[in-house]
Amino acid sequence: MNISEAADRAGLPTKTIRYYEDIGLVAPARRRDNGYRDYADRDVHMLRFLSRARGLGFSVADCRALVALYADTDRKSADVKEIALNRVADIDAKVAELQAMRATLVNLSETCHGDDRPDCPIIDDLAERLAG
Amino acid sequence: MNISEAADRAGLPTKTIRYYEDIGLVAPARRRDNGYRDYADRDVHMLRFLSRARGLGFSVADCRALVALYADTDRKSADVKEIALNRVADIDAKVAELQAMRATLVNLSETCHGDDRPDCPIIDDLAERLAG
DNA sequence: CTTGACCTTCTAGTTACTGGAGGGTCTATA
DNA sequence: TATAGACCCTCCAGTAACTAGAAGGTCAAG
Repeated sequence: MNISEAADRAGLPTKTIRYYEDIGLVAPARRRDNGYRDYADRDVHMLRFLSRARGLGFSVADCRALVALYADTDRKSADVKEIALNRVADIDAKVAELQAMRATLVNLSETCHGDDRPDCPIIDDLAERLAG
Repeated sequence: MNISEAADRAGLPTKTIRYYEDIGLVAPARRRDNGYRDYADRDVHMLRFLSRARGLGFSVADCRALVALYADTDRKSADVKEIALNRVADIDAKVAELQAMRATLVNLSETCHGDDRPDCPIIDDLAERLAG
């Protein structure tokens, strides 16, 4: 099948598929006589694997490792689990950071009347004029 | 003062300060005869403003708007509040996305024994072998 | 007069794509 | 057979917000 059908089935843009090939995340596709890439079901399967892994927020580097583990029938499930748990830790750190930002923003927004007047505790806080 | 002292006081790397000047987020610094940038307290104040805004996750585009509002003594506090509340909405969307990923990952990780054996529900899920 | 810590500009790399230019190929229809 | 439109190809550039590093000028201390 052509790249656009593979893209539809995998849930990835064609550009992304070519990009994954460029960076060696997937093996180069087989080519037809006219130079068009030709995909088989197993290729689409691999692309879906990547689409899902990226959808879970795994980096391309993680995806490389996951692809290698997927291909390795002698893998240790502990190695896969470690990657997943590292990702969970990353998420937790990111969420904590975002929640802290959110709390500050909400706090400031609540004290800002939000009307036509220029007084604004948000601006004041950014400018450190509150404590000064 | 030299850029490194301004950087220390503002809590930004010198590279970032030059970058902000490059992209016009701050006005070009005054120069001394030797070509060195020369910062006054009010410049550091502006840089701290930006450092805090970026620290709250505002984009550089947001920062431009905030700087303009900061400079505008006729601003409407509603305009500032809107930017802040948009940022809160962005954060909420991002957190929700991350939490969904986290739930999936934790779910999969919990059913993965994580030992020397190759069976791994995480890999299986990515490969869609569960339903297949 | 040299050492080391500053400073300058410029280019290129980072992440993971995305858009577009310029051009070849295929298929259906007039 | 001609041609229109939908494919496909490669390559280059741009995105966000820096960051690293190279090559070189400046300054203060010993």
